[in-house]
Amino acid sequence: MGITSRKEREKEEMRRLILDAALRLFREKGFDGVSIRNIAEAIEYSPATIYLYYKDKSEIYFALQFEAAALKRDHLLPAAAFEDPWQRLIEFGRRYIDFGMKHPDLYDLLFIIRSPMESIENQDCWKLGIATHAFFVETVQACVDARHFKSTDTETIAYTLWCHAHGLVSLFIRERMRMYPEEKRAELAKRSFDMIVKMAESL
Amino acid sequence: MGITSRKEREKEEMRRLILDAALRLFREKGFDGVSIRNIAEAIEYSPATIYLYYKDKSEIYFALQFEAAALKRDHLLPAAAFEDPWQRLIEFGRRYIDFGMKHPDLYDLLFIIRSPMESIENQDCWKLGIATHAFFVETVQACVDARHFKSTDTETIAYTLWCHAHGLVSLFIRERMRMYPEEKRAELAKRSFDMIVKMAESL
DNA sequence: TTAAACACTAAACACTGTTCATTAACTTTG
DNA sequence: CAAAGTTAATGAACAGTGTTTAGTGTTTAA
Repeated sequence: MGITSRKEREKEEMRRLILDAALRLFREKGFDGVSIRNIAEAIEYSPATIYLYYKDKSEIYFALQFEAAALKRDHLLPAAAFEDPWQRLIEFGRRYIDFGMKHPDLYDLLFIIRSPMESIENQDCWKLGIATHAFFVETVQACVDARHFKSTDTETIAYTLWCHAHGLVSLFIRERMRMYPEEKRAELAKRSFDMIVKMAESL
Repeated sequence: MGITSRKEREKEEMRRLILDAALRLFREKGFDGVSIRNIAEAIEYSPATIYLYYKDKSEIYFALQFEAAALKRDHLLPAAAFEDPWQRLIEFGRRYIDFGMKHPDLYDLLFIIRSPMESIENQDCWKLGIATHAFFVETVQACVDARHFKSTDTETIAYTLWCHAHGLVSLFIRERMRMYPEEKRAELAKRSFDMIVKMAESL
C-alpha cells in the first residue's frame, strides 16, 4: 500500500496547493480576474498541469465555493450557542450580513456569481450550503414553535428574512447604493437590519 | 448644414445599429457571452469599426444599462396611476419584482453585474435609475405623510423594502433557490411579497 | 533490464478586448 | 474638373483567455 497511498497523498497535496493559490489570488483580484495561467505561475507549474488535477475552471470554482461555504459556516456557527431561538435567529442574521460585508469576494462566490450550468446539486459545496440553510430554517421553526410569530408559515418567514439579508448584502457589495453617500451606507444597513427585526417581531 | 447634419444623423444611426444588435445578443447570451466580434458580425462590420462609435466595451455596457433603465421605468410607470400612496407602493413593488422575473437579463444589467469602475455617477443610465428610485422614495414618503406607518424613517423603510425585493429577484435569477423545487419557487416568491406587505403594514 | 505507467510541459487552437497603419470613399478647395 | 484634405472602414497585430494534445523524461512493475 506504500506507493499507491503516497501517490494519492501527493495528488491531494497538489490539489490543495492549486486551491490555496487560487483562493488567495481570487481574494486579491476577484474570480474573473484570475486565470489558469495566473494560478499556474503562482505555484510554479505549467498551465496544463492544472488540468491534471481539475477538469476545468468551473471545477476549481466549485472547490473554491466549498471553501467559502466552510468559512461561512464557521462564521455563523457561534449563533448556535444562543439558547433562545429568537436571539439565535437575530444573531444568525447579524452574522450572515457581517460575513457578506467582511468577505464580499466569498459572498460573491456563494450567492452572486453565475454558477456554471452543470448540476450543482451534486457538488459538495451545495450540500454544505443546504446544511447551513437548514440550520437557519430550523431556527425559524423553533421561533414558530415558541409562538414568537403570529404566522406559522416557517418556509415563507425564513425565505423573506433571507431575501432581505441577501438584498442588503448584494446591493452593497455590487455597489448599487451609490445614491447614498459612502459614509452613510453601513449605518443605513444597520438601521434596516434593526427594522426588519422589528417587523419580524410583529409578524 | 446639409452634410454635417447628415453625418451626425448617420453616426447616430450607426450607434443605434450597434446598440440594438448588442442588446439583442445580450438578451440571448448574457453580457459576458457577447463579444465585440459577435456584435460586429451581427451588423456585418469589422470589430474595429465598433471602436469608432464606442470607446470600449464598458461604454456599450453603460448604453445598454440606459436602455434597460428606460424599459424598467416604462414597466413601473403604471403604478403611478394609483391615487392611494399605499396602493401605489404595493403596485410599485409588484411591478418591480415582475420586471426582474420577466427580464432577468435586464435586471442583471441594472442591479447585479459588476459595473466597470469609471464614475458611473456621470452616466445617463445612472441618472435615470436615480429618478426611478426617487419616485419610489417619494411614494414611501407619501405613505409616511399619510400616517400609514408608525415609523417615520422614510429612508430606512424604502431601503428595507428595496432590499427585500432585490434579494427576492436576485436569488431567483442567479439560481440560488435550488433547495426549493422548481415549481414552488414562483409561489414562494409571491407569498413572500404578500408577507413583506403585511409586515410593512404593521411597521 | 525492459515495458508500462505516470507527471509534466511546450506548443498549438480558437477565442477575447483593443490598437494602429493602411485603404478607399467622400468633401472641400484651387 | 482635378488635386488636396478629411473621414469611415478595415486587416493585421498584440497580449491576454480556457483548453487540448503530442511528446518528454522519470518512476514503477514485470
